[in-house]
Amino acid sequence: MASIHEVAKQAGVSVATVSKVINNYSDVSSKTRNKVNKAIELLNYQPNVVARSLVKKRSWTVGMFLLDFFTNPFISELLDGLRKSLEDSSYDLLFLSPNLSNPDYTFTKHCISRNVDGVVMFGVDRTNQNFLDLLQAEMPTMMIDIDLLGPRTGYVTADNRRGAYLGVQHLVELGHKRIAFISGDLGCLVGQTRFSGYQEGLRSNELPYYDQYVEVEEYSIEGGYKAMKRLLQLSEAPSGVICSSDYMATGAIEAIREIGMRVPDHISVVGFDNTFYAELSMPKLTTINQNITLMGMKAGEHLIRMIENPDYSPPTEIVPANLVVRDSTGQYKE
Amino acid sequence: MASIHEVAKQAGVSVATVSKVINNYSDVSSKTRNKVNKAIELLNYQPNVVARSLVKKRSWTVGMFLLDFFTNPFISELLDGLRKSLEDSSYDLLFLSPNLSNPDYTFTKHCISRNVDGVVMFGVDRTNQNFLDLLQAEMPTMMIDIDLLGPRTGYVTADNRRGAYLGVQHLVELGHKRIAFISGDLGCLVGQTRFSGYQEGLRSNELPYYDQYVEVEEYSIEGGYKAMKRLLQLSEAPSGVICSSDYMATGAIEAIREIGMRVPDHISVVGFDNTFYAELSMPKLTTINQNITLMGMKAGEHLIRMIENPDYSPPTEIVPANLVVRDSTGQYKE
DNA sequence: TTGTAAGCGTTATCAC
DNA sequence: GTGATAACGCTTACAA
Repeated sequence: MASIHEVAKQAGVSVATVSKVINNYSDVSSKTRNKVNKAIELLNYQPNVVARSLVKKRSWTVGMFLLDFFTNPFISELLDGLRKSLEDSSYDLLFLSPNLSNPDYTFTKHCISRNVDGVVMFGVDRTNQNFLDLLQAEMPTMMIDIDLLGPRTGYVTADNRRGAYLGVQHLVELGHKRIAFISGDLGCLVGQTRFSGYQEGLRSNELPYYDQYVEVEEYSIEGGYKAMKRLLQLSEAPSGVICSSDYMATGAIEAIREIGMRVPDHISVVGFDNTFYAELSMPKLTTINQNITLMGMKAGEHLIRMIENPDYSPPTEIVPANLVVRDSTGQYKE
Repeated sequence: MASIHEVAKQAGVSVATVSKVINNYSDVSSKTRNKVNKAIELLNYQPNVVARSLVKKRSWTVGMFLLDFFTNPFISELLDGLRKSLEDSSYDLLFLSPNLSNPDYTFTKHCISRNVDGVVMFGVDRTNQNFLDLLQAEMPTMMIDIDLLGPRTGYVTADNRRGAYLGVQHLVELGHKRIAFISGDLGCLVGQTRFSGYQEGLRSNELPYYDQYVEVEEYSIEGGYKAMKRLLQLSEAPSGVICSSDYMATGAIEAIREIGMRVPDHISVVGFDNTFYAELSMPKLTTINQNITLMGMKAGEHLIRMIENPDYSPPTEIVPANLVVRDSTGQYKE
């Protein structure tokens, strides 16, 4: 590929002038500009981003560490949103492969050596040393669902409190009174806020809170299945249950079916996330929509703002959640 | 972050020597090596990949253009495989954001300006100009499901012929005789080979081929639904149907249910792909396993081989397919 | 075994 | 308006 030197030679000007044309400087005559543009066209020239990065100390690249799988629906939706925002700003997205065999490896070093302009992070707990390093290095970072703030660190999360609240409200309106909650890890932001939303929902409907109606499990089909199994053994089993992910809801439904009951005829199940999978499941899941794609977009937008404007103070964005009613919930029948 | 100069100063040697230590040259005394390593440790130094790229003309980066969504299960599984192979070789994966607003934009230019070492491509048809440019530019490229070969271009695909064949065989063994095929675009490699596998399956079981048992549609739920609708209107509707994706199978099942029939009691449905979704669907799908993750891994492995060894001739890798029997197919009953 | 210096393709400063 | 030239952080002849 032609370099700036060849363009300069072809156009009969200096490299400095070519650079000015490329970067739209005003102090270049339209005559020279034309000559240069013609040469660029002719040589099919494209500036070398690597060389540019070296001098500008910017790479127009956002980094990401994927500690989970692309097949995780939450992640793939998030990425679709993130990608959208990056495309709009012409940033490329770099998936950094962690070199775990090297004991000295750190995320921060990797980011710096790659010269990424910013990072999007999620799926690790907030005490992870890699996060704290990044925060300290003042690398522009947007966290997803991790309430960590720093001079160059912001986060986006969903309105999980309200989401859970809406789930309870929905079940109450359908006549349910024994409403259980299958939670993920209560130590994390997401777990905590959903739990408090659940409690608030009960309270505002003057329903009593029972410890045995709360089960903590992994955010998986298996987790939902195990939790529901336990709930079904209660002397007074719940007639409605809020799960903390769509996968959990699927597991719960499986457990319910296994003992010969039907969803939603005997028990109503509410999912969480509204991943694309909620609509493919049978029955289609009533679920709390987190707007995951929007979360990803917002993360990207804020990150780019932070990168391009050092004065932009790291935001806390809480994306609204709403309830999507489908077929896994129904009227309470005794 | 410290540069190589600061390390050199700290260690009391020249930058050339530091470079030699970093790159494991043998002609450096262990004494100097120690000094340098100590300085590296002390300053928490990490070589700048950007600067290195500039001189080496290599970036340890593989590029990708995503023309579809991360939420597409086929794609996310492919990416999980690709990522695995890149991690093993410490390459990072760059998602290139196509700048469609710029009329001069081309994939090739983007790759070159970013100095990516190679590219993985899929999801576009083989006449796409971007592909041909890349091929001509002799950029190491692995195609997925696109049979395009060049001096630096290879591809990986699944054994779709055998896959479709196995699907027919399975239905025949269950006693089915009226077996339909819901195909994707017959102009593409994948569509063609599956179709020929279907025909071969019929032939080797001495079953007649009927044009009206073949429907062409998009690889979506909607597509499967529409195709199945048409098949159900036939005077002699099929008792078994091979779909060209798991999503199509879901759509077909929906259409079957809609007229009050059940899967697999009345009609057996075979999916294609064996994405993670096949197991979540109800009923769980009998499907042809493409080993998508393996395809992704193989693409990555071959690409890296091509990059690191100019003599490695671009491969054609056909990943074996097999049948996974679950609950959407059953014995034929009149 | 070590160091000097040119060069990778840009941008930016400062003369002209 | 335009052009030399140093600099970005590294690798690599080649000289010492």
